[in-house]
Amino acid sequence: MNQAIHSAIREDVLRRIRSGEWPLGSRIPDEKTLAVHYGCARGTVNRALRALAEEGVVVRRRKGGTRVRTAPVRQARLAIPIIREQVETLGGEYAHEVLTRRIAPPPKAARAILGSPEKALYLETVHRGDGAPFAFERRWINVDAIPEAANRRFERMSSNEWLVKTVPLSGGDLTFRAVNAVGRVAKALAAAEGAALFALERTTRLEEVVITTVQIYYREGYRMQSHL
Amino acid sequence: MNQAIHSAIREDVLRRIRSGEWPLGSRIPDEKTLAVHYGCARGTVNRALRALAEEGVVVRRRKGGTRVRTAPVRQARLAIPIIREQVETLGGEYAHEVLTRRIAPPPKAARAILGSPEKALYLETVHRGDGAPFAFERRWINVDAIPEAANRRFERMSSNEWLVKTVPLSGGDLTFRAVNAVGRVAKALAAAEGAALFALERTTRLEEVVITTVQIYYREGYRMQSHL
DNA sequence: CAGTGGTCTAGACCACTCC
DNA sequence: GAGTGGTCTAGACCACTGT
Repeated sequence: MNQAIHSAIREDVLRRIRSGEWPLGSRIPDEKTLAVHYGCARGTVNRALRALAEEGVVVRRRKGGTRVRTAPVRQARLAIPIIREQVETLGGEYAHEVLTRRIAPPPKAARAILGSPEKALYLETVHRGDGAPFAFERRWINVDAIPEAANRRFERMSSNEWLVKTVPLSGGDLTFRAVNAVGRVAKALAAAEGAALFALERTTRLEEVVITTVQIYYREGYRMQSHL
Repeated sequence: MNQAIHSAIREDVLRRIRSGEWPLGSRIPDEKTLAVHYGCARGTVNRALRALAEEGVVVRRRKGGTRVRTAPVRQARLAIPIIREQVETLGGEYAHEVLTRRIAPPPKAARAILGSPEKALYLETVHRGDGAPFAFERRWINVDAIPEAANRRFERMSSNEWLVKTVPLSGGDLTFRAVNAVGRVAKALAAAEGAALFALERTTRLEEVVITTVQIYYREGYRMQSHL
């Protein structure tokens, strides 16, 4: 059982919505009324309903009251792990190898994303689990924003991991797509030419400044899992 | 500016962490101290720190205090939209077509997921935007759990949308992967044989009962976007 | 204008867990 | 045992916004 009253209220409200007692789009009783009903303080009801609003279940408006969303938002939370942890979670021994590392003028696409620096640090890295390729990444790092990165070789700690520890709590965009394996990517992953690969593109920002942009290609058959 | 004090405190704490004033793994002052520092009630500080804990930025323990996570969780929120809305957001005119609809004994894999019913409703649907294929789905619906589904043809409203409205707020699992287009899937999407397709698998549950399991294959070049 | 949620307070008791 | 967060309360004032 949930000991906390606010948590129990949240679940009771959810139950009523699911049961059809409070249909999609309908207005539910106001906080004061519910507080009397549940025999608690208004603040406790407020906390429960605020949680449901954050989850996208209800919409709250002053004077307008609290309504069940007509199309409740289905949102999934994806944890974006460090690749080393992904490999280790699967029971493999992690290793990574930097295939390419150079400071160079970025190509047009990367240049635009990075904010048009003259030069940036380019890395190609393959991540392995028990020797077998797990993922291949191409990364551009904005050395104007993170000068320290220019002195790192990323041999002991991957750039992936170093950046997470050095530039914590940054925001960014994330894109998933499927691509056919070709050329160096196929080779690095030991994948058949043309195989369907799961790819992730991430651009990381700290206070609006782009730190790094990376494309990660996972081995054939990789699945990214989540729950609703 | 953020008017709310709890929100301002949350941002100030974030700023201190990012600036290095409170390094990863370090302990930050307790609620009472912070309340004095910010000149507010303890409850207000509590709300700010609780929010940061939910976001995965800090870890809180009674007596242990509040610490900055050593490896802050990077989590993305993915909104899982109804396909019709995806198409319409992209500016296309939505249409869908049910290619197959039958009640049949599910194959072994689907059967296990659905909880071993004798029969289930099978649907193959193609979703189009401005006439061009956008996504192709294969779905099994547990008619034991949702008997009403057996009477629906899903011609006006897609099964996708009908289920969202009929069985709101259900939970479930979600898997993303990349697959090569073959056979009927390639044909339905007018994709080249072997093209890399982004695929989504979803199993929906309500109170532990599996309602439906679906595989959705998106057209070539589809990207799923999110942000950190 | 008046109803509703948003926020804050000052205080209280409790549960956990580190020392 | 004692420090810290978790939760709850009763009340207050305010900011929106529907009527």
